[in-house]
Amino acid sequence: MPPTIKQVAERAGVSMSTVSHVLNGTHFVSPELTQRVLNAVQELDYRLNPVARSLAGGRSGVIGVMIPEVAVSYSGEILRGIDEELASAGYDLLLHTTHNQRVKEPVFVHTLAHGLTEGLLLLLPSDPNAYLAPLHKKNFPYVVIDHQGFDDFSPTVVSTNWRGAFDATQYLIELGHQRIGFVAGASHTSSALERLQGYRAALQQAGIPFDAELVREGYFLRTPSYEAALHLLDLPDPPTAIFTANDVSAFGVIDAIHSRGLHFPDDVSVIGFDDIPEAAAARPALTTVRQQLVEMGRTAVRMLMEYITQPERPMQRVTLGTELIIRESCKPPKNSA
Amino acid sequence: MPPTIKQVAERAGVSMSTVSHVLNGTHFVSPELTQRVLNAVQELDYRLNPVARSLAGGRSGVIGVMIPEVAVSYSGEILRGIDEELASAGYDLLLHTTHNQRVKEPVFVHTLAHGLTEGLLLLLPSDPNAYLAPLHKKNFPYVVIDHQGFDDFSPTVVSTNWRGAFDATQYLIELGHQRIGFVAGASHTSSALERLQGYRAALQQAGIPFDAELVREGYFLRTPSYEAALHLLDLPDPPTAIFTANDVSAFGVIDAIHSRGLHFPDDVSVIGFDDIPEAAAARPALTTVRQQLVEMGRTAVRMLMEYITQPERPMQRVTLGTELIIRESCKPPKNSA
DNA sequence: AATTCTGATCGAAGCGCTTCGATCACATTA
DNA sequence: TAATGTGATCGAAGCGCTTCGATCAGAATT
Repeated sequence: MPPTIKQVAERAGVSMSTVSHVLNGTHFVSPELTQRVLNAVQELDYRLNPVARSLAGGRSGVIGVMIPEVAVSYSGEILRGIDEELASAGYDLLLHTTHNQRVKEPVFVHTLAHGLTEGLLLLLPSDPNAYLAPLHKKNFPYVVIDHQGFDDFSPTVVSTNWRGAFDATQYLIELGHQRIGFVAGASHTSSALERLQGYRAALQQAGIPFDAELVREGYFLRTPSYEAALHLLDLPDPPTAIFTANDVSAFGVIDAIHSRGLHFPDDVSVIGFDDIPEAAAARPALTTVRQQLVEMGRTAVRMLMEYITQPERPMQRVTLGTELIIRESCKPPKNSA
Repeated sequence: MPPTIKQVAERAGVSMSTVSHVLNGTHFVSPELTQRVLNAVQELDYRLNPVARSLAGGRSGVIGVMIPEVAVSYSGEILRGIDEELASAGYDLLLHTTHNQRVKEPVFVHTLAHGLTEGLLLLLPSDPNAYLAPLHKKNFPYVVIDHQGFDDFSPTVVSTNWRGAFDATQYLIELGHQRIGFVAGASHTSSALERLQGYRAALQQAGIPFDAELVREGYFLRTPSYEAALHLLDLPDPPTAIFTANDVSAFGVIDAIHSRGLHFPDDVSVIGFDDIPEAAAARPALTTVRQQLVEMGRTAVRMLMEYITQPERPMQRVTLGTELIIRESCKPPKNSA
């Protein structure tokens, strides 16, 4: 069994509380005793037990992360940012995956907030209103990633979804497209809504009337997006370009284009959102709106650290910029060429 | 503050120990008291505090996972399997990423094993000999994923690396290739070694002499593999096909082929290993050896659960089969066509 | 020299739970 | 009826740590 603080105290000839103070810097301890404690720690190869520490009211060094799914690149990239930043802050990562089941969210948040964790990171929560208020009330540190507008007290980090969607749509318009489809994301997320609005705004600015026929929900998922695209492609006056709410959806749309025997990207252009690694790896490579995924994770962690160290710090919201990444999946429409 | 077991006990009119026994099933409690306890739990919305539970010597419901990196698809897929299986077993996941720094491994293992966790999953450890013996000695449950042969007491789950490499190489040979390059993995991993041996075995069986010139280390990474491939391509008698130790390396090789102005896959065939999602998404889609990544994660969790519930269970090693997935990245060599 | 103050160090309580041994009521046996 | 046995329930210790208030020696003050 590993040594305890008691053994360190005995070896150093001091009390447990002195050891604790040395280790935590919670109280001035004379250089001599400090040194004796440090020596004892070294000799015994002692490490603080995070569990006991946490129970006794100290820091546990663990941050809870709730994420809808691990394997999707989108989450994976954000998680990477979280993980890297957490590591450099000396924190561990307790992961909860909801597997996209929103009923699990309140349970997980409760467990995480009343357990080992010092703070919480919530990625793309689907029903935050249901459980965030109590957290906020008791001043428990948390940051929400990629969802906003559901309340006015939760710190968030998001992307310029509206702008990104606007840019993507505008790019398509500049290429000459007039019939532009949109495979939208799950409508309970703010990002899906904002992207839809950005799309509409770009259309409007170009004087292209909005056609509700051209918008179908793809829920950020490949198969539903495939089906949505099939529907769009089968329209009497089908789109010559399709903008999708994320890259995964874009791949579903491309599947649909192929399955209708059309040529991609010559017959139908596709533009995605996110710039997940697969977007660059695909051939033709996917033109898309880059979100700073890794940076979102990093930023969220940094914000969380600030809330942990300064509980009274006022709520803060960060918006990270998006960038249009032009690759090979968009061409001018055929008739205009 | 959330209710404690004491409050539950008071409300139910029983002792704390009775509540504990009801909740853990550690001792028979009369139906009447059981019911009273359950009611109190429900009324107070009580949940056991995992931290206190763990300190007091009970189950914490947390499994530690050490992983070299989160964002790589390979790890991500295995992590997904782990995560899913853990969730269905009611466990949480404490994640430690080494960021490929092997010095962190012993520290993490120590922290994880002496903290909250009931068991450990080690993905692709690079230096397991340095710290696994003590764990084994104290009978702490753990399972190693994708590394074997470093000792004779650690439970492992691995793939048929030799077989997979053999199949891949043989497929290339059947296509008519004679000059087959190999971009190897990091040589401190058993999988890299086994794949190399499978490659050599297939060559030998076909009567093709092994040429050390044709083997370069790519460390499972894209850029080093790119450089390794450049080297191979610049050989006086360059390979017409390249087998890589993993898919990520394959993409590096493809980059190199393009950068030398060659046509892929017509001039040089490429075959990978892993079958990460990007392999199927790429165009031309990557022919590769599929590992049951998700299943590896799941299997490891199941094994771990058995060790946790039955500490005396004998060491077990599981090998999962690989499968050649033929897509579009391999053609017969040009001169033979 | 006696008193007060200061600040480093210590002791002990307590965080929420598990678990061992004690207890106590009841049933069984002689 | 007294003695013994049985088994559900309880009490208390303890897991490893933090932290509050107490202590105690030395410095500063009169």
